[in-house]
Amino acid sequence: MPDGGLTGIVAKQITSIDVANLAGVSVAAVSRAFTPGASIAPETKRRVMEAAKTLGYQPNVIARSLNQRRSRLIGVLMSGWNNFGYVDVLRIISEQLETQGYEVMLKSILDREKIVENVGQLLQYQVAGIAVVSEVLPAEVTAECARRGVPIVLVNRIGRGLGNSAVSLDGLHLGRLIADFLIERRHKRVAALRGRADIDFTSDIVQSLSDRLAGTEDCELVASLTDVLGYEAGRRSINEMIANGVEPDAVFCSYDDTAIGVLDGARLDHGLEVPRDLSVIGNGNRAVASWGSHELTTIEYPRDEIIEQTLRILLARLEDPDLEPETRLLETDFVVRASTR
Amino acid sequence: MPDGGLTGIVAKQITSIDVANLAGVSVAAVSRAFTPGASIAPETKRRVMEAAKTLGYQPNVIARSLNQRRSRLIGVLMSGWNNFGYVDVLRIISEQLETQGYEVMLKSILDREKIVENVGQLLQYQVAGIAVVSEVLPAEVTAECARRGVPIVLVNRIGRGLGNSAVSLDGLHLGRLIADFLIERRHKRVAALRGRADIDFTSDIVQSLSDRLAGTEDCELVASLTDVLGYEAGRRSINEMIANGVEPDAVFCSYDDTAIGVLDGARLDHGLEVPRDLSVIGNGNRAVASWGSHELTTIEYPRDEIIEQTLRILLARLEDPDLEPETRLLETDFVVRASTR
DNA sequence: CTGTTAGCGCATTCAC
DNA sequence: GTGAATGCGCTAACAG
Repeated sequence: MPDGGLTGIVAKQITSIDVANLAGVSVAAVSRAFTPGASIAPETKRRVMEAAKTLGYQPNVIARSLNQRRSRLIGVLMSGWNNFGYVDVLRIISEQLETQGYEVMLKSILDREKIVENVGQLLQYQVAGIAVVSEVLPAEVTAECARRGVPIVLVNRIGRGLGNSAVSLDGLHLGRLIADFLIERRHKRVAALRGRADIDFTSDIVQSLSDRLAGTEDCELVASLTDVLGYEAGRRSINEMIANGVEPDAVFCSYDDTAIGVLDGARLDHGLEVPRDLSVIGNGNRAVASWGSHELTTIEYPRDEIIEQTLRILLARLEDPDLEPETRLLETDFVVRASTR
Repeated sequence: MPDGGLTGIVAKQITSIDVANLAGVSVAAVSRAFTPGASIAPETKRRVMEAAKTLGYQPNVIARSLNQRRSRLIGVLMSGWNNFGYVDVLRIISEQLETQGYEVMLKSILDREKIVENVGQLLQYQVAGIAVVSEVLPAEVTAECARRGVPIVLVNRIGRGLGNSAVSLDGLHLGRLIADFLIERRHKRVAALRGRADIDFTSDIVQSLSDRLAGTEDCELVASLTDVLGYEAGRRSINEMIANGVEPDAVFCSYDDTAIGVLDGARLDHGLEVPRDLSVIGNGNRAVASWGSHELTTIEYPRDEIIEQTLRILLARLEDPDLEPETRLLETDFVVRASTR
């Protein structure tokens, strides 16, 4: 072997000292060359940069973070992986943060019991801030982060009374919108299907939908089911309702996939005609909702606005940790297609 | 204001010195208490942990990384966000790495021109390894990482001759499988639709499919189109083929959504009957493929095996950076449903 | 088993 | 505008 014992010897880390030596300056000069706006002569900077280039030097961000006692890491806690809309939020947030010079440390929320631990690990890495996608944080965690001056923003959840910032949809407003839409089109028997019962947004929808319908003469909420999430669950659910004689003439689903399951269940399993016999409303306006075989009426998810507000709130608190928590509830609207009369 | 000038004062960082003082031990003892397997008396450890708990101490991983000259950060470069299968890969890889004590630094590949820069930023954070989902890296980048002893694994891409490890599907094998499937069912005119032309996996499929069909008497590849990705593109594509008189009796699509677009185009726009007039094959076995209104025959994506091999290759090289790069091509198979005869 | 010491790579004083 | 010195919080090596 030509390279004998050298096999696997990893190149020694190149530090600012190496660059300083080659450029014939001090390490401080190297540091200044890599610090935007630092006080350094153009010629010195040029020589440093040249030396850095020939050596392939990259500043060690870890050392810098330790020294400055702050990092440019943002922790992102992610739930809701089965929702393309939320994954988009993750993607775009990470892309946008990158343009602001931040890096994303991603953590998947496997188990809600472990959130405390998850946040603890993020804090060990001295993250500058935390974004949480579709989950809420225990109050103790929020308090600990506040104590450390690490801002938190919840996305797609509110976390009422927990003391964090949040960006989500206004479920109460949306519930009224759905009620009016159905009443106007002369529906009489409305069913609402959603996933986890503890999600503030969908709870709000069903609550205000229910309230609004209670004020009418002849339109009622005939079913309000939870733990119905996804295509199979939706298809099973409409089958069970029909079998049990519930027979709704309109179904609102908290998720487009569920709604398409209801659509297929009604059509394929019972020969119902949509929307003549049954109107179906989804939520999220995922790509599938627009496909020719579904043509689902659904609720728009204002993704870009959600992201914009999230970043605004987060970045502002990264600048000034003293800002109070802020909750922003966005209004959205229908995308009407062929699944409703 | 009761708290006067103290508003916004952030709690001072709690360090191992604070804990050592409270517990009446040295900082080294604190370090040992938090180092699994370190040589420390149980009683000492107990006192340290107690002090740490009352102070709310968390070790500063940044300082540890600097000291040890290695981090437990893994960079994940992500492309293919529009593919649920690949997003699952991201999710599970991050979850699994976490159980191994690693953290994921996520970077989205916005622009392939910027990959060099992206990897550079990861290296500044002293990542221990890099996983790349559905993209290839320039040879220079691979070389630089090799020089530093930072292992790279490509997922869903091969990157032939670039010197990295990779886990992907065996496209050549799959092309033969598809050819045999179609020949056996007496198809005569096959079309293949895929997205980006430079993806090694789908190129391999079409290549070997084409080769195999060329060896038959009466079955030919009548069209091989690129840049056809997604529902709309698939629907448009089948319309154009029919308008141009190509009239395939079987279409393979590199992506399930594309295939469903073809399905809807054939049925809704041309009144064709599937599979009598046209067989459609997708790829990925996404959830939509199984839905009642589509019933798409497709290629299984062996997600768990992909992830398993990726982690095996990556973790082994994290332990021993001297290991040679390894490429693993997995074989997969059909999920036959109602869209093929 | 434990404490003392040194140093990881950098940014920031402070003199000059 | 520049260099020397200091310390961020921690772990590793050593001596006890």
